[in-house]
Amino acid sequence: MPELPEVEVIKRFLNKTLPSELVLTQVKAFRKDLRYPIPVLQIRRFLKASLKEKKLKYMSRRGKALVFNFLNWKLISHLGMSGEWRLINTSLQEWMDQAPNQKRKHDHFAIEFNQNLCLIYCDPRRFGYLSFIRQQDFKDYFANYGIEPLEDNLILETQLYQKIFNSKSPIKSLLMNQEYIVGVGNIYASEALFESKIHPLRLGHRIRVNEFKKLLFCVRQILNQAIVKGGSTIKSYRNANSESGQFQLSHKVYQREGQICLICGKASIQKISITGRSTFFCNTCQT
DNA sequence: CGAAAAACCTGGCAGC
DNA sequence: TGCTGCCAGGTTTTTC
Repeated sequence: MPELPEVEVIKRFLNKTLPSELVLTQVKAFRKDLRYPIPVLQIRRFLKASLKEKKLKYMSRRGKALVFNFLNWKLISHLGMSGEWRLINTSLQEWMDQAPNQKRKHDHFAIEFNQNLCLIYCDPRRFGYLSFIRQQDFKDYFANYGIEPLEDNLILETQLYQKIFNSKSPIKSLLMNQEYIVGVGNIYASEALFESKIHPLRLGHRIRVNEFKKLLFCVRQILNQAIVKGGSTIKSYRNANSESGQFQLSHKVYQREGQICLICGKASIQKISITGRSTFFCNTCQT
């Protein structure tokens, strides 16, 4: 489900909605693992720390991962395919006692802050995961992550082009490889390649430097447009306020198989599989 | 070694 | 109304 724009929307929503003096007060896990074990014991140990330590400073994002930043610790949440956080205005105990119960079938984890605020993590497919790490381990934790598309770094961009130019994989696969560039998933890879008029099967070493620059420009443009529209909701994505995104209405190729191309008007959008993922493109516009 | 395929899960939908 | 097979926004592990 959530690619960079969806996670960014959740992050921004929480940063503007949550009060500034919020302190972690309790956590509850309704199962012991998601993709990996839920670090409940670690967090429980952290609950014994001082109020200053437990104050939530701000939310951030690294690639598709959402980060809760405390003074010396970070709670990292990857939403996998179907993860959702929803903010509720009650204490944890109150929420669990409510009848009819507000708890949903796939609510697996909850964190409680003071001021009667809870965040509930729901994830039917359980491809998401949670990690709790020390501030000083943050860099190592994300050591394999590629460049952040919404940040400028000419040196890293040059290195990225070199990697792509040395690869014989289709550009679509490279664009989705989080060790190259983070945050781009299956929807936005198709959309960005369409926008930059590059065929998704074109091999990395056939990408010229100007095309790479255009592709990076289009990736940024698409991601920013999607953020403005609140992300894409295909089936299940909701922000932490349980609202859908609207960018799916602006998709030009994704899930538009057989429909007429909005640019050339001559050909219809095709669907193929690249490394097992559905890929949409216009065979006339993209070369 | 790199690249493709399978695996991890649940739910929804088309087709019989 | 079932039942079956396939598909889904991600990532890691296994296989070729």
